[in-house]
Amino acid sequence: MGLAKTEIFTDEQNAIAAFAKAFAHPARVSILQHLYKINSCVCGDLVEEIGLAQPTISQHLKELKNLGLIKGSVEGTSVCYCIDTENWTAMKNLMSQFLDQDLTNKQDCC
Amino acid sequence: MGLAKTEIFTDEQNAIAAFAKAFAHPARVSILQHLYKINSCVCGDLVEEIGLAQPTISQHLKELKNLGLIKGSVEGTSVCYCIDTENWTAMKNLMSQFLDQDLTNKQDCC
DNA sequence: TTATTTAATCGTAATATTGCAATACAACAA
DNA sequence: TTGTTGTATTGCAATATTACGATTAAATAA
Repeated sequence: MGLAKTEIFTDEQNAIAAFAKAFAHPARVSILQHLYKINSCVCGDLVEEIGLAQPTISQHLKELKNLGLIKGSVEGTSVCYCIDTENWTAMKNLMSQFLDQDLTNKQDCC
Repeated sequence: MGLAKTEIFTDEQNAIAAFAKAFAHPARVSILQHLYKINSCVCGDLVEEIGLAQPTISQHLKELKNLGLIKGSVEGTSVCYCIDTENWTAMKNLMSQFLDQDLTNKQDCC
């Protein structure tokens, strides 16, 4: 069908999946890494930096903004984007909880 | 087009995206959480546990196995699955590196 | 051998994602 | 006003994903 049956899963499971989906495309990974590296707003140069067409980048930015991972503000003719640190930290805590499930007393049995 | 332009991104960016894609569906998150909780092989009861049809679960398991995050071994008529701890740790390190980019001297500027 | 049980695979329908050309919009400059 | 610049939106084509019924395959039981 193409549509996930979100109603049979917990809010946490759906939230983890939603954040993971944000990272499930290398262009969005690249955008986020660039925003980190620059450590400030990025105005416009993402298109040249990434190498995809402007509408494509704009679409990826929109998805990241809808999830709250980045913020954008208009600066004259251009728009500046940066990481939303508060939401990023919240996302990171959720993902870490999932990734760091205790492995100490776990052993492969297959 | 529906196909990601993986060739313009680094191996690391593509790897992060590939692992993230594994977590980008709540059913796979649920499967992995269950494998963790049980802390041993799981033979068969995933279908009742999750609430999706058997072919659907089988498909999700296949994706996780292809990525190396879980292992499966035949036990009589059934198949047992568990986390591949070695690969999981490697994946976790890669994802952590991405998620934990330094936020200390970063401040929202938008 | 013929069931039975369990999981994988096939085939297909519905929906989602990716990418971009064309266009629209918004802010500023002349 | 009319450009110009930078970004968002629209529309669409190509591909991917999700889900499951039907079937197949493999191991065991009778």
